[in-house]
Amino acid sequence: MNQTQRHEKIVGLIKQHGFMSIDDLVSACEVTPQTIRRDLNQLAENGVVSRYHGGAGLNRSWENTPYQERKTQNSEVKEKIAEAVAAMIPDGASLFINIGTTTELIATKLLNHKNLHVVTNNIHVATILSAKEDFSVIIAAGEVRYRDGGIIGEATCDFISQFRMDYGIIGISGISSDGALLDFDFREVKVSQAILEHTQHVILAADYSKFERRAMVEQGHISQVDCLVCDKTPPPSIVKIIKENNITFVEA
Amino acid sequence: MNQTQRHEKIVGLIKQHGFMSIDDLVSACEVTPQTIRRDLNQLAENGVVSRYHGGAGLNRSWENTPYQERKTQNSEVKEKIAEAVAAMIPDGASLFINIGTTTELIATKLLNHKNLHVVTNNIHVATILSAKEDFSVIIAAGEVRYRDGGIIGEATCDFISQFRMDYGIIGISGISSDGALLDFDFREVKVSQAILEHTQHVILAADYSKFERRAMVEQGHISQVDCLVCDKTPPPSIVKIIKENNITFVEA
DNA sequence: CGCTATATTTTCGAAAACGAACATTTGATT
DNA sequence: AATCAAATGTTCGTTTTCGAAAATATAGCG
Repeated sequence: MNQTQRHEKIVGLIKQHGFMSIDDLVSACEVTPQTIRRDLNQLAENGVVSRYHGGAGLNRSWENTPYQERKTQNSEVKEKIAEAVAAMIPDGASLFINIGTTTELIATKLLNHKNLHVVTNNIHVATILSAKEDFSVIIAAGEVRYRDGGIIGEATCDFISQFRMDYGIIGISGISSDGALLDFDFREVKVSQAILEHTQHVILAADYSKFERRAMVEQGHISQVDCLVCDKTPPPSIVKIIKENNITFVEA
Repeated sequence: MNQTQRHEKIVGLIKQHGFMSIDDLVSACEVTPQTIRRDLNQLAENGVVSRYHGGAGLNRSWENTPYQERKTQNSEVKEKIAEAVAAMIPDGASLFINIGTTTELIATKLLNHKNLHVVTNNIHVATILSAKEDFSVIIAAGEVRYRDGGIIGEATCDFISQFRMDYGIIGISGISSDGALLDFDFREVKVSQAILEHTQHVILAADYSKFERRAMVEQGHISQVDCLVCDKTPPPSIVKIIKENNITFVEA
């Protein structure tokens, strides 16, 4: 095995395991620790891997795609919201889960449930939940949006309209002061509308920052929602709408 | 932040990044290196993470789910096959990619291509390829099989039948000596048949072990394939069929 | 064959990380 | 307020890893 082959092997192993110690790589490649060090340093110089004391791991900059980065924002707040939402879902329920980093987090919190039937247009949610043998996970068809793994388009709506589920878990890009639910992509809006229409209990997961964000496309109105989960009490105008429409408010 | 919270945070960070150095965790948690060491050692004792000199990474045993394990089998052979297949696909092509660990590997090898249009029923392929902005990735609808992320069922077939692609890349569970293509799940077979029927050039990626494996469901016949990519020359009976049907054989 | 360039191992002092022991803080209980 | 236990910070000697440099092996070439 020459140097190039070894480098490829090392990169492969690191990608596979996330991290490889010098010792591990020594056994895997059957060369001296010093050689491995030289290899790792070279690979680290080229930005392929990240060098650590004792081994090397995946390069940080690779993971920090815009999407992954966004995923870590507000993680503490979102985690609480996600847990609160997950707690509302009983075992054996059927539910829609749509696009959004918050909804993905909710998916991870649902892994301790049993026998859930899930329909989603979020490829990451599908991946997360398909790890459970007792779940049935159904994914909608359509084009996969590169930045967040969302599946959108007409085919997606048609597909979703075939179902009628117990719960619909939706995230949102923004909520205006008059209670309009806003998003950036009209194709995503179509999908969310389809979910709203085919669900018995709609749960909207939104951290407080959503009340301060503007987005272009109107997706619906908060009155269509049965339950709002948020980290703080929403602005007064929203609270008023919530009361008028008998929406359950859960503060995570 | 108390110990439990910190532990959760640490595990989360490690899962997210694959590896975290002591220093990184010190900055993230704002405690002493020694505390982080204690935390990591505790977590490692409980088998949650793997301790390394300088930090901690994902626990090896967690990754080795049956699926992940299978994924690493024959990796060298499969990798060569995957590279050979990827080399056959021109930029800008449209292609089907179906279920299978080999086809997933092919997907990773396609990441250096440009402007591909991909339709797939493999959730992992979709995830891999959706990372590229210039690809259009379309995923079929249907139930997600928990063990390998494959999407199968009638809806999947219907969806696939809407397309007509340049290339179809298919894997297979087994090939009998009379050239029959075999699989274990009849629903998957339906999908593969749909792909075969709506593709101009069918590429079958199969390592030699497939010629020795039995499977229950007949999916089609090798004569329907335009190109076979394998690591070795197939058994004589298959070679004969290949020649009779003018199938291109590529030895990776 | 000898020469040269590259890759690898060997060696060794410096730097980093480690864990044990002890001091300090925190938080709960009485 | 006093007390105790658990968690965290501090210190320091030990172990591990690091990287530079020298020695050895390998391959290509005239």
